Amino acid sequence: MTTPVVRCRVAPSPSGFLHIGTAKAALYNWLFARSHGGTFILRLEDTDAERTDEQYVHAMCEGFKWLGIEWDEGPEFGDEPEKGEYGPYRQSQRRDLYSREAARLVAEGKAYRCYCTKEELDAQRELAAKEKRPPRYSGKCRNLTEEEIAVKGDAPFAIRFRVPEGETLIDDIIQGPVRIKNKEYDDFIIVKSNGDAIFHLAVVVDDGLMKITHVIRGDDHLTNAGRHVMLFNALGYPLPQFAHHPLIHDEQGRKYSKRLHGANVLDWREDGYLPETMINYISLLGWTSEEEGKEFYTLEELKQLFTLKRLTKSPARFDRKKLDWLNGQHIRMLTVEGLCDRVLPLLRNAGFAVDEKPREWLIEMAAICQEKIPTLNQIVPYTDFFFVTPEGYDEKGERKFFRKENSLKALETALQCMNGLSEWTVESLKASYEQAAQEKELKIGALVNGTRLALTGKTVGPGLYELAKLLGREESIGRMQVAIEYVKTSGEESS
RNA sequence: GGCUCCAUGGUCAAGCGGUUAAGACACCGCCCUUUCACGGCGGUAACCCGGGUUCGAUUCCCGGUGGAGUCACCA
Repeated sequence: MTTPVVRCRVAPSPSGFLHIGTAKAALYNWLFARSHGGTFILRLEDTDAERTDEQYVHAMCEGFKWLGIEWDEGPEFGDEPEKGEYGPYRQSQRRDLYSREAARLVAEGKAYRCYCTKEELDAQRELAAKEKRPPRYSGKCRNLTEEEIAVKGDAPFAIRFRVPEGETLIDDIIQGPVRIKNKEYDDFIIVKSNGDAIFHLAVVVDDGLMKITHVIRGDDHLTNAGRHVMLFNALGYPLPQFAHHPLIHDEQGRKYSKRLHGANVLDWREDGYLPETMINYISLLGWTSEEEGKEFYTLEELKQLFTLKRLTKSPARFDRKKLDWLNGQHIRMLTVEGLCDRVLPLLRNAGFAVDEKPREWLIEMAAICQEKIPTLNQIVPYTDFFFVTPEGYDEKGERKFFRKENSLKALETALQCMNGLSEWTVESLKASYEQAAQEKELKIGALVNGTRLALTGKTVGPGLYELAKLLGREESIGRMQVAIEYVKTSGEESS
């Protein structure tokens, strides 16, 4: 007895971008392959030429690349050549295979030519809808004789699969056995009149020929699976194992619409989330490990632990709050250098002159924000004051720290502290502030928060001593003086 | 509408005939603290309904309800 090698695949149609749901399917396949020493294949389902575009192909692969999902076999992408022995990996390049297999089915009487026109069919469907009957193919061309076909001459025809009598069993790893009466299926078209294969034929031929052992995909394909099972049997291919996982729902509980922000996985990159967060979070949307209570997973852990047995049957809503939390966890796992590298482009983008700062300084800056920010993008409001002199002060902060009885005293005390320092360090600042607070009978908070407002214009941010240290002595003192002047003058006006 | 799938707190979820029904996020307190955040401690909050089966059902079966998916010469 030999254990068959695991071969699984993700087969997106490149019609836009990498959808979060496609990413989930890809991730599960990939993790499954990795945890079983199997092969993960990327196949592009671009049979419908009208709906594909090279830009879309690129955008989609970009999504995979960002997530770090790498395929063992797949089409050419960017500077990567096509990989694998079972190519080509684009359906548009496999037309001959489909025609050949379709012809075989026709020859064996398992499929037949249908001369009905699209218009005819549409009319029938409309009529059915009007009469509230389920829309079904009439079966008009099912039993055409040789003579009748001969009469048609070279009229265009589609090819329909002759659905057998009975019932089809989909023995699904996740859903369990699912039985569907064959009556529910029309004699569906497998080749269009223009000669192109329809999705159902293409997937089955590809899965068969590529020796796919496990078909893991969203359960929006569950009913399609019945058609596929029939096709596998008709073509004489061994049946793969099916695993239909639930879809990702939006926060309202619906299938995550393409139009929603976040449907594109790259939206999350845009919003400051780490790819490792997305991998972790998406994996959790329908899977749990044996180890109870653990939610934080690295990719390596997932590759080890992932099993189809632990997949959930019910759909999961996408929860932004939890994603934020998880992203914070992953940000904290980064090395400070790593965080710095990831954050630099964002700051540059915001127009800050980061390249004028020494690397060590930038790393320190990243370090004092690491525990604060839930998303990478938050680095901007947390550090903007380093690069831009604050214009004005937070309104609430002003009332709390500039307009109280002791405010001016606190600011002046803080300035004295700064002036009195022989060295400009976190420790010296801290010591000096603490001592002054005691001597002047000021709350340390008043001292610190007033200073924060003066230096940053805000009430929230990194630790004050750390931030002041990085801002530098001269700049800090300058900003204190400006603030003191501001409090004095505007205070006079208002009273 | 037909068919199919699903159903434990607001959300994600353990559970697999007998449990005080885990845990995480969110929320609310408290602690820590220079703010925010992190961290720590504690709290509110759930088995959709009705029938069976059983000594006993969140758990098994049936029905209902609710939600979702799918019904193309799209994939």
